[in-house]
Amino acid sequence: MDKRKAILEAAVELIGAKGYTHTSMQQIADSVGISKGSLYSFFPSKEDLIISIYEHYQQLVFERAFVVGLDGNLPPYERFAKQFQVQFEGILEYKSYMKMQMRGETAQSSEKLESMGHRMRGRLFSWLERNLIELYGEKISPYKWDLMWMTQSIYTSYTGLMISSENELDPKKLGHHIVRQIEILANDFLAGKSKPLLDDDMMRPFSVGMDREGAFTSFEKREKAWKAVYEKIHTLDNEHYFLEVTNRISEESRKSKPDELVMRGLLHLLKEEETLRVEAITLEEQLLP
Amino acid sequence: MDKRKAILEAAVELIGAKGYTHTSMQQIADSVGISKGSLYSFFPSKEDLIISIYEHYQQLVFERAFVVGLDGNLPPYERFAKQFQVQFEGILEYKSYMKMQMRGETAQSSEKLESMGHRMRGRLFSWLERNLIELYGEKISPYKWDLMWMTQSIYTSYTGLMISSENELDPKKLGHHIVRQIEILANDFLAGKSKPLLDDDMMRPFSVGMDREGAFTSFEKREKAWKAVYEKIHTLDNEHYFLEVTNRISEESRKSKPDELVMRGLLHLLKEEETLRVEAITLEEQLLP
DNA sequence: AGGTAAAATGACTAGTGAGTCAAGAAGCTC
DNA sequence: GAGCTTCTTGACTCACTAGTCATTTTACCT
Repeated sequence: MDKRKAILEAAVELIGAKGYTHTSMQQIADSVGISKGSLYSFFPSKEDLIISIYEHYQQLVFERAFVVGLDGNLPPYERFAKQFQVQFEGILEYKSYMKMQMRGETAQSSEKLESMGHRMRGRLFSWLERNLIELYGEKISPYKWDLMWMTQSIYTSYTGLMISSENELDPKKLGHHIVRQIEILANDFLAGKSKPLLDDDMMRPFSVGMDREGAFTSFEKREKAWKAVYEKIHTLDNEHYFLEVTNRISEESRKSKPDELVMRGLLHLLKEEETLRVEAITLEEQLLP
Repeated sequence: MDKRKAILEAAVELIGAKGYTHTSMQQIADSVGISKGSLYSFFPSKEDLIISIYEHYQQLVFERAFVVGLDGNLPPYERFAKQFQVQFEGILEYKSYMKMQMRGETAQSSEKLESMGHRMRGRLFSWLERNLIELYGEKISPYKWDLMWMTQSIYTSYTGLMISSENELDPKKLGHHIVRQIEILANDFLAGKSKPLLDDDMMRPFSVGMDREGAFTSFEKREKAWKAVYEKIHTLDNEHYFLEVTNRISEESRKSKPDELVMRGLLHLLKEEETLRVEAITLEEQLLP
């Protein structure tokens, strides 16, 4: 399980630097210090490897922002900015993954990867939508696509700047900056000075994605369940062991088709601990409906 | 010369759809209806082909916007919007080229292509800079990088939307939309309500590009010379012939190392026509310093 | 029609890289 | 340490493609 991670990291590094097509499985194997055959015992194909990379890193970068969104203590504006900040911090942490992501070049139109990108975009948009509505209420709806589109483009381009420039941008400042720009643009729309260009019809490819990922209230509940488990674990004696188990559950759950039996087994390990039982059951309900 | 163009178009189509690495020279040849050997008599290598594609299309899409910038009749705000509009029109016209461009995946770090992209980015930024200063004067300087960066990202992302969505966005509306958004953001900076994040130091990679492409006044002069020639040609009887000659000059001049003798010869053909002589000489001064 | 120059062809070479698998190494059990 | 299983290896196959070049086809001229 450790070597698997080492492979993912080496692959991200190489692919981020040279691109998918110009990185051979041999080079990845060499970089980890194992043989090609061994590599293929972890990942049945190059495509599977890249899919696993996305599965592994996507959440790592983005999910933390969603969790911050649930903190509830901060006022909406601050929370929105904090979420961007956390996301940018994640981006700095996983620079080479982001580099790889931004190259965008992958295997020849993999069904799986496409739907993953789709899901991811949908998630980003539904997150933005929620924040916009929290900030401005339903009256922002007619302008939401334009705002979301511009926000997404500004966000993405600053991400690009961040990972290419050695000169590090401060995530906190950047978070506030972006939210400030959104506010200006939103106010202009609300004042009726700009007309929206985009509508539901035109943005259907993106809203489909938003439905597909599941109503995002359910996503929110899942996040809460995760959070509850992690927080309770921190209060326990053998924190390390339970963290390991929970991380393993998390990993399994992120797979495109998680093994239900493995999940049940792992969750059982959590439920064994009396103090964790309630949280574990809640999590189980979210993960195995 | 016609077949060369056919190859470029077929290649753009295929590469735009499937990517550079997943498009073989054989497929391009088949698509044009010629043999691979023939293909290689036009382009000595795959890399040369892709470079030629960029050389062929880049100006086609962007230079028209620069020319509009010289029209002088429109007030700054309108002109800026019109320039975006013209650019978006170009993008619609050369959709598959833009698709190819946006994929960004090319031969393994070609020296030539990289410097071309660099030049292109620099040109975009210097164009934006000029327009911002025309609109707001020198007082916009401290905020120019943030504005340019956000503008560029919004512009690029709408471009992406345009080429992927069948549902066509109206270039005119889009042009006005973008300029309006720039205005809002600029006014917020000027009112001192937002602080800039980016500075010359951080953006050096981009400003270097701006210097390299040549002081942009000289670029402007060249554009003017072109325009004068084209306009005079429209008043002539055998318009068609002179257009062909001028287009050939334009083509040659866009090559990375234009053949000076060919240029002189072609320009001579223009100078033969008494009414065109002045314009042709001005153009020659710009093209062959 | 015959002859020559130019253009087009596609079989061929050489290199690369994904994926396989028989053989060997390492670990484990009694 | 013998006998077993599991992991690891790297040489090998197979498919693909950039680029070449001897041969054929076409075009043009007399």
